[in-house]
Amino acid sequence: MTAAVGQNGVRRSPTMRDVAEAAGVSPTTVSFVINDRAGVGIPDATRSRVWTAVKQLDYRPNATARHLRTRRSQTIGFVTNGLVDAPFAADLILGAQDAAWAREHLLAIATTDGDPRAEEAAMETLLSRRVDGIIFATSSHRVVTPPAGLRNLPAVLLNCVCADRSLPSVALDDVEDGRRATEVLLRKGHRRIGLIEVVRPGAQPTGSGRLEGYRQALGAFYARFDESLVHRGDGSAADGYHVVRELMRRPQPPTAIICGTDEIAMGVYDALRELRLVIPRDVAVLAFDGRGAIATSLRPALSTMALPFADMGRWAAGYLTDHLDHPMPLPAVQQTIASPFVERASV
Amino acid sequence: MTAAVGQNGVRRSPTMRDVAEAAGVSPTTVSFVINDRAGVGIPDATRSRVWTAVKQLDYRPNATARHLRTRRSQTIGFVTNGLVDAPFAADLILGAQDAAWAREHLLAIATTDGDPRAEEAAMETLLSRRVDGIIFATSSHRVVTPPAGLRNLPAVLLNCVCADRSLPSVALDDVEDGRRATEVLLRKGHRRIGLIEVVRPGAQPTGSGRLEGYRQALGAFYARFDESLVHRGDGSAADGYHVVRELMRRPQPPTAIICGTDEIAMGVYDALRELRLVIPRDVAVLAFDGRGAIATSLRPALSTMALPFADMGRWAAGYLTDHLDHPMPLPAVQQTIASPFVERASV
DNA sequence: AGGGTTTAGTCATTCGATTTAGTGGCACCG
DNA sequence: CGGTGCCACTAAATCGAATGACTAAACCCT
Repeated sequence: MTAAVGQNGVRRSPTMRDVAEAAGVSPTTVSFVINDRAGVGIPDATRSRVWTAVKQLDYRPNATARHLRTRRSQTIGFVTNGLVDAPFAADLILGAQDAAWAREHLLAIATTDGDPRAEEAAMETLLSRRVDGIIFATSSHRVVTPPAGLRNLPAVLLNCVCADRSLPSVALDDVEDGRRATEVLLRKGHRRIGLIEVVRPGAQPTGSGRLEGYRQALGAFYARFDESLVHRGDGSAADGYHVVRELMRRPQPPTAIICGTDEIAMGVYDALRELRLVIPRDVAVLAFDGRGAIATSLRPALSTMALPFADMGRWAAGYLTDHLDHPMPLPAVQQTIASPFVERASV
Repeated sequence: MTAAVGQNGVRRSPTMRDVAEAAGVSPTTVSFVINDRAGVGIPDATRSRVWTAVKQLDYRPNATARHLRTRRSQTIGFVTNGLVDAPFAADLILGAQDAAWAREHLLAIATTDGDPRAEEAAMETLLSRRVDGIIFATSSHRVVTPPAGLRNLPAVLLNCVCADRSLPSVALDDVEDGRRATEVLLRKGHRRIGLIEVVRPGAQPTGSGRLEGYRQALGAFYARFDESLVHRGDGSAADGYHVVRELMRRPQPPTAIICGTDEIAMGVYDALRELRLVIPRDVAVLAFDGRGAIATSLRPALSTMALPFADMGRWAAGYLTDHLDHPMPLPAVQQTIASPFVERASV
């Protein structure tokens, strides 16, 4: 409890030297004891003298000084463009944070709103802080040209890949997701399945990847692919609503619908309700979603493919911390994580 | 581009000394130029020599060394229990991150799942890193007994207050929110207004605060307070659904309903639809919500009181950075931020 | 020319740890 | 009895920047 007092009388946090004096040993010994350094024999009597002094002074090693000496900041940078637009993007951060914290690393987050100049500034700040590695994340799955600085230190791409696949990355397995979502419905006997996907500039892989998986699944079940059942929109509820009204007016309407987002599903539910169609009896609905909030609040509860954003974040931080000592071109693993199917009541 | 080379041939990032040699000046001068130190006269010729060397060597000051010397880590700690349960809690972080970043501070996030031992460990880690200040946040508005460590350095409570109000804090203005939500409906002529609030152990202030505001508003408009129109539940859609079915069966059903969460509103919409009641013609609906995702996806779009979590986070980080140099008991401002009304189509 | 002031810097110390190289003392061995 | 090895430590250098104390040279004024 007794903090050391400087010559000006100001309370100063105790240093290793203070502990050393209190324990009657040298600072070196204190360092050895505190870090439990292997290969140096220090008798238990001395160790406990040191620990007693540590407790008594309420000593806490100064991480900054340690980082300077060891050239390790125990910090990993997290650069990302716009979290604003994507609600689930927060899960990428939370997952990475979780894994980093478990490995005694801090996550230094830098948000850049996508502007290259801001991105440059963010990299500058992180490099200045001598982060041990960097996670570069995007709010939607896409191909990016990451800042050049990433090649000089351990780095992982999160929710994106680079054109030449030269950096390790972790992303959604869109094709697999699309296939598995479709298979869930095919197994229940559905053969005419609507697909309402998000196609925004810059968000290509997800929409088209899932479509590809959708076709593969249909093929595997010898079901006909009908282009007119596929709609590409902006991912909004309004979009889902209008598409379904149009879709169900057809001579041969679909018996199931896959929604690219849970917002789309909300619109789909509204449209089906207005048409007096009962979910899942008349039409089954399946959606991709980030968090369960919407899915569990709909009636009947919405079955979803749960996008594994938190797991992706965890993977990125885990891979990075595991390879901080690896010689520089890191193995460019291209990891994908498929979305688990969460069965509720809409299928 | 030419990085300095150590005696073992390993590429080492350049230091101030390297820059000094390249520019033909002393490290001190480099420091003066880089920090644009006031009061020392250095001619432009020398300055540009230094900057040229900086660019040429791709020099970047080592923040760790600087922090050690200046005893400032330019980092603020963010301690929080469970982000897991509360989706909007992420906005508290994002807001704080935003403000901290703008002021050249890093946010060191420590998640603690509420366990006091984990909380202690989190504090330990942050203090070890010599954070300049700490934000202590909870996922729901409540009264807390914060870790003792908070009294020794600048700290702000976020989304909570301490019993004796001795620490600065920023939180929701529940009473005001409740009053204003009710007034919105009263002004539209509603006099029988249902209130479905969340009452969970530990989340007292919000539910009961809004109820208090609700009563005040009714009083101000000379409307009768009817206890039977108030329901306390768990905040789920199912809760909203069942309450409304029961409520509308009454001889004198409410003409408007206030929902504590947007999930409740989803259940309310479903129940009203089943009862063939049209929103807002037959019944108006108003909810409190974190993000707009659900509100804009409902039909008709849900009018809400938008909970200002990001702003609260921003305020906390802003207040903290503005008071880092303040002598220690910080002015214990108890800031509240009211939720703005976002008019959509349900009222 | 001499004294004072300004200009344009430099030197050496400091922040608080880690780490390399080394040292005094003791036991043991031949 | 001298040498060797081990034990239990310590001294001093180092990480990279910031900074208080100084100083050499130039300039100004009388």
